[in-house]
This record gives sequence, C-alpha cells and structure tokens, in this order.
Amino acid sequence: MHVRGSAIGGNPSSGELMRLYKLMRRRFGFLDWWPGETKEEVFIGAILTQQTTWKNVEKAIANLRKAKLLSVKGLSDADVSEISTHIRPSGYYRQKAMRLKGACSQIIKNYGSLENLFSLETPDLRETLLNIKGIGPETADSITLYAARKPTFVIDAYTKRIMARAFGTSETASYYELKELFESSLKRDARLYNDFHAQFVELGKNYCKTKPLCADCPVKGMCRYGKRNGA
DNA sequence: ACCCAGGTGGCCC
DNA sequence: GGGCCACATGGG
Repeated sequence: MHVRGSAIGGNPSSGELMRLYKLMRRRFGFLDWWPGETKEEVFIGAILTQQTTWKNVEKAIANLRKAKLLSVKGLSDADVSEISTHIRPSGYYRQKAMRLKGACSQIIKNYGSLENLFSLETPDLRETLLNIKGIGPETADSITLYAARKPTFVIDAYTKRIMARAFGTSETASYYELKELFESSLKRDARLYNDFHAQFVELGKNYCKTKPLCADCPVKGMCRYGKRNGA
C-alpha cells in the first residue's frame, strides 16, 4: 500500500490539527508570540531558553540588559567569563556563554548584523543558523519564525507531548517528522505558525505537563489522555 | 530529596 | 539515523 508521509502514527488531518489549534486559541486568545522587545533580544532569548524555564531566562536577560550586553554586537565583543556571570540563572551558563559569544561573533563577522543575516531566504537562513554551534533545529526554527518572522514550524517538547496525547503520534517521532506533518498540512503562514506553537507552549506550561492537569484543559475533549483519566 | 524545565553537541554503533 | 551522556540553575 502506498503510504504518504512518515510512520509516526496518529496521522491527524489538517482539519483535526486546526480543530486542536482553535480549542487552544479559544482559551488563550491570539498570542502573537515571543516575550522579547527586539529581534536581538528574541535571538538571545532563544538560545538562553534551551532546556530551562522562561522565568530563569528573564533573570539572565535582565542581567545582560543592565550590563549593556543585550545585543549581538555587545556579546560578540564581551568576555565569555563576563557573559557567564550574567546568564548564570539560565543554567548551563558556561556552555551557553561560549556558544552565545561564538554565535554572535560569527554573525557580526559574516553578515555585519543580525538584520543582514535575516535578509536571507527562509531555507538559507535556517541552514545558516543550524551551522552555528549552539543552535540546533528548534532554536534555528524559533529564531527564523519569531525573530526573523519567516514561516518555518517550530517543534518542541510540548508539541511532541501534546500531539502524542491528542492524536497518538509516536512519543519517539523525530523533530523533522513532526515538522513535516505540520508544514505539509497547514497553509505556509508565519502568523499561523507563530500562534500555533505559542498555543502549544501555553497549553504545555499550564495543562499538558509531564504530570498533566486535565481538569479544565481546553483540549480535553479531543485528548486520549484526559479521557483515559476521566478528568 | 527528588523530578522537571520551550535542547545541543560529541561520541558511538 | 538513533541512543546515551554532560551541561546547571531554580521551582515544585
């Protein structure tokens, strides 16, 4: 039999994906996301938030701002040791300090500014970001979507978990299998991609955690997990 | 005292 | 391509 796409299970239609999206949006409102004032702040925050809570990232960003280091140029010129003291609350601070400086230096050297880098076409921008040490698939997509505002779908731990619970997709589905599912199902629209992922994070933080809070979950009607637990 | 959080790169098979 | 590990603070 001919099979379309990868075998990640669930195989939700685009209509079902949109239904999930609308349930979340009805509860949380249109989010038009990323907590950050400027593109540079979003870029820096995207790296700092790897495997940490946003609360901790806010402290790190506040420290960088106070030290006048909340910019790509500033970080490219700063000492790794100084950066690391400011970003300590965000965790993995020695590693992130090195990678932050490395990434910023590379961008200044090769493009002059973040804005110039962002003038690349979406796939080129994504590839260029992926070739920077410290920027993996999720961070590259986050920067492309939320800082450069170009249409690429972001997958994260919440997305994986919510999709598994709502549609029965595989817990071990790869990043690109899930990304492909969304991008082949939805209209290629940065506004939609932006808000869809933002809704996932909102649902993940408040309801669909490792230990889920199914009572009052906006998506419980179409979630296997919630039904199984009669919440 | 545990477990978890909006990942990534290095190393191995 | 995938499995395993180090990386680290702060909150529940």
